[in-house]
Amino acid sequence: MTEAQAKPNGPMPSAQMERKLAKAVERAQQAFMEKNLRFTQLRQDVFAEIAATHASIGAYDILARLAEKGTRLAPISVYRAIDALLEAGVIHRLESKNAFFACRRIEHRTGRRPIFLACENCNGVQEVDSDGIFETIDRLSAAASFQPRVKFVEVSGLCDACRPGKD
Amino acid sequence: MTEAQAKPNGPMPSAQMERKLAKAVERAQQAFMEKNLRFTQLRQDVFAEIAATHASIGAYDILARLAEKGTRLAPISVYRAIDALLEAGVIHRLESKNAFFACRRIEHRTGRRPIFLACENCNGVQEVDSDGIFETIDRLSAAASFQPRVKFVEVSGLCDACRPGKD
DNA sequence: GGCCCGGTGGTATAAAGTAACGTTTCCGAA
DNA sequence: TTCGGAAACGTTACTTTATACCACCGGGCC
Ligand SMILES: [Zn+2]
Ligand SMILES: [Zn+2]
Ligand SMILES: [Zn+2]
Ligand SMILES: [Zn+2]
Repeated sequence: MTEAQAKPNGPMPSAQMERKLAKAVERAQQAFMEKNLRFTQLRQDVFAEIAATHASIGAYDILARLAEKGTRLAPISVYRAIDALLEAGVIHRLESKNAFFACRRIEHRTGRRPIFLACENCNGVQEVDSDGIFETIDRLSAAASFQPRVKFVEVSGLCDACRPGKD
Repeated sequence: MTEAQAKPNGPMPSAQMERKLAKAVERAQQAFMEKNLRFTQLRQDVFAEIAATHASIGAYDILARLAEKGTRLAPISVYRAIDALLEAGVIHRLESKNAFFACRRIEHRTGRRPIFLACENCNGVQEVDSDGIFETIDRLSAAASFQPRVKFVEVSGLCDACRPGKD
């Protein structure tokens, strides 16, 4: 997962990106406040790094990028920050890739669960409404006398921009 | 994942277990033949170890168990065998636990995809029919202009035998 | 024979994640 | 305002999971 992203998510002026990032950080701060969790400097730095990619990113990539900017950390520090961000609901974990990405749907913080569409080429992730999938899972679990705790639905493939036949 | 399994999947006479295992190995061999793949000794050994657990098991656990029996291998050898077994469709990979288990539904080898219910206590895995979930995923993907390639639906929780309130 | 190719062995290393333990920082109660 | 406990953080070392690289072997084929 060391390879660079294939596409930097289209052309976007740096200034605009900075503003978007700042907004995302602000929303994250809001989420932490609402849950009575502390949005410390470390957590903010880690979140900003994740949000800045607009894609999924591994813990050690975060580590490397922060190191480039002068913040040298131990892996465990990044993982602790990630745990807090997950708890606050401002990032999600992509199980099939051992990577993380910033949540862009505020309703996910209040229990609503999406499914993830992860592009194998650009690492971008779309979160789409599950349209009853999780209810079906609950029903199937009950039929199997299984008590579900954590559910995940992830799809790996190609996003619209990365499809062959579009250059 | 070093801890022993909580329950050895109920009482079953050793002789009967051996017979079941032999049958499973035979079915695996059949699957390899049908796909024109070689069911080598190493692959057979690795498969037998996975099938013998009746649960999910990590690559390094397989390694350790084979070592106990005198077959000392490098990790890469086990992973190569696992790759072949996955390709033949006789085992599945549990993404959320980085573990593998033997498939017990022959129809999974012909494209039909199940969902996995993985017990957090005994590591047992049930494969249940997806009841339209994958079709829903296809529909949602299409709506998002996403081209799906691999889909993961996994549930982590407690199986019937491991539920609290049943001793 | 010489060649290719899939499978294997061996060594080394990458990538992902955690344990243990002590110190600092924060925040609320006295 | 000071104190005490909990949460956050730093440091070190370690475990677990997975792959790169290269050599070799053995069977089919020319
Ligand atoms: Zn989200
Ligand atoms: Zn893409
Ligand atoms: Zn199966
Ligand atoms: Zn169980």
